[in-house]
Amino acid sequence: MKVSKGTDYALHAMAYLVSQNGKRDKLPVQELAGKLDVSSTYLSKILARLVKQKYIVATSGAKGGYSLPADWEDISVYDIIVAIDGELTLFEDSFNHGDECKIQRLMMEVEADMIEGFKKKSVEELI
Amino acid sequence: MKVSKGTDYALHAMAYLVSQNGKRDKLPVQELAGKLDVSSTYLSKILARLVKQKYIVATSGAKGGYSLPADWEDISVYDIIVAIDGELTLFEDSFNHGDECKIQRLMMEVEADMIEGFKKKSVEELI
DNA sequence: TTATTATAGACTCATAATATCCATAATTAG
DNA sequence: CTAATTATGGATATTATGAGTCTATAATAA
Repeated sequence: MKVSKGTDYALHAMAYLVSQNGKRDKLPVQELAGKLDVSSTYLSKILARLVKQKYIVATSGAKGGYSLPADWEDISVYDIIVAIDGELTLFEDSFNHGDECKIQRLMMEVEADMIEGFKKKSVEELI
Repeated sequence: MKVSKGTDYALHAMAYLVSQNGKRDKLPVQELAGKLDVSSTYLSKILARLVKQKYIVATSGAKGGYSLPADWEDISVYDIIVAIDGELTLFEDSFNHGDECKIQRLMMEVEADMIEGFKKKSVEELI
């Protein structure tokens, strides 16, 4: 029952991008990877998923790197988690007994609260 | 980010035991496994952990089986989850930057809410 | 053109969840 | 006492997934 390490990296990378916003233009993966103490090739892979969802912007070539998009303040922690780990579900009932299952329902309640908790946190608040 | 299938089995087994409480004395694993459509040897293994925590009582021998302990109404969904999956944590920060890490703190908040959600649900409410 | 930077795919490795099988211990019925 | 029934524990197999590496390719600035 854990958020993946990949999401951990992604959140910290986002936090670093946010912290450097306005000061620096683009941050190359090398630098981010150095900060996070992870290989740059692996971090690239993770960040590529954020790029695909437009939560960060990638610029190839010399002096390129990653930067925040215009609407970055709307991005939530939930968005990042889903981009990396996929849709967030606590439970998949092994038994196909319909909606009347109380266990299933309880899990979905707790899950909904958790999702709310992550949605109401903007990445802006991570620094 | 999921509760294990083992916990799913355990919760459903508990729910069935609760539902039969008062009506039937002891339920052999064969019967429970039949209900849950899982092999009885595997379910045994899972239920053994509940026995160890005294969330259910096992009786060997003919006419034996599993039953609820005297204080079964105090058992929460949280108890069952922890008995099977171990202590429930959403996040283990890969980076050892102390308590001041906002990401870590956010995760722990959401985690605490989730734990609360599971703790306040008694197994009695599962049926 | 060359150096720099991101992207994409194939691949490996370790670990954990899921599960089976069998031998053993406990208990009851007859 | 014996036989049948039931749970427990250990060894093992299988599979899925997360974590990470490596390399080739594409894009861009100087």
